[in-house]
Amino acid sequence: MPSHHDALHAAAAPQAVAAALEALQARGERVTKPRRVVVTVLAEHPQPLSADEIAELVEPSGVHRATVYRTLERLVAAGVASVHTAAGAARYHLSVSDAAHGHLHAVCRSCQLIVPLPVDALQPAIARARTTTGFELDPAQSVLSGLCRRCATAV
Amino acid sequence: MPSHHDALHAAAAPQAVAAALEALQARGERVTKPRRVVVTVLAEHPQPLSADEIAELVEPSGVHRATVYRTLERLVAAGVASVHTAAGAARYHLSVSDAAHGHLHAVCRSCQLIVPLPVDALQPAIARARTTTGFELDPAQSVLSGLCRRCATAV
DNA sequence: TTATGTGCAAACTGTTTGCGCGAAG
DNA sequence: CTTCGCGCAAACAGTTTGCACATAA
Repeated sequence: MPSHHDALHAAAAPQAVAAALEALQARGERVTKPRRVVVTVLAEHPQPLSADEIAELVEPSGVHRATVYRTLERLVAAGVASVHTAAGAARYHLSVSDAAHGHLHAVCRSCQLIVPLPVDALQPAIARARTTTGFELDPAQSVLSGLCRRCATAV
Repeated sequence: MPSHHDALHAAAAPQAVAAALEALQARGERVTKPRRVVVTVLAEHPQPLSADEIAELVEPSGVHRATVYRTLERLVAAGVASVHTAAGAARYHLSVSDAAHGHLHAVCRSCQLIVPLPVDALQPAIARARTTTGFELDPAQSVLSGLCRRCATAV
């Protein structure tokens, strides 16, 4: 059941798909049908998806589960996708590092709700980490944790 | 092979152990020998340990693997311990906010190195998240990700 | 043509659970 | 005494891997 919401993302997706595949190619990787399918699914779903959910979404195209895992691994290595490992299965999303739509998420440790945060919220932490330890933080790959508004007040 | 380093932590541990066990008791949980053993191990190792590593460390005391998992689960629920799920197996540590070993960590996405960061580095992000989304970030439960100095410069 | 990716099935790691005994409160 | 936790062994979910075939470059 494709929703109005999905349609919006589907419309914005093509450039993201092309960019991701180009990044792979730039790394010397091949652009195959399964990879196109997986990247397209990611582009159409901005919220983090589990490998299992992706596998189901690409199943009609005959793409195998193991291939989904292998593709996600390459995408993350290429910096094209990010992975969150907060609760249960790992979740993936494209890491369009466009400042405007950059991804920074927080996961509620009580109800697992995923909440998007303003990307620049991490800016001071990034600067601080760089000067004190030389560590280069990447907001798109970081998962903040705590309690969402509902769970925090429900105590 | 107990190192000089370990001895230092072992010396500081007792209060942490007592505090953790009291917190459990306050929650109506029982204080058992296995729980004392697990908490002690955590107190003696400020760096995040995997359930597997803990299981090996408590094995001489005859504490079973499954009990380690169950105990860690309770400790986290009680807010006494924190869990990081960045790479591979989950890693646990007591969430005492001892400023010296500040419990904010970053994981290198390339070499998996775990680097401690100054706890207050996240302060601005915490304030920002609270005002914009009502989310209550917990530094001890958050894992930042990116590239460590070595991997960042090795590109 | 040849290196790389894929489907498949099976292994593997990390974690959870049902059960009957044992111990904490 | 009674409720909760434990050890044990078996199940389970998520992920990885070896192999033979297919396909992008």
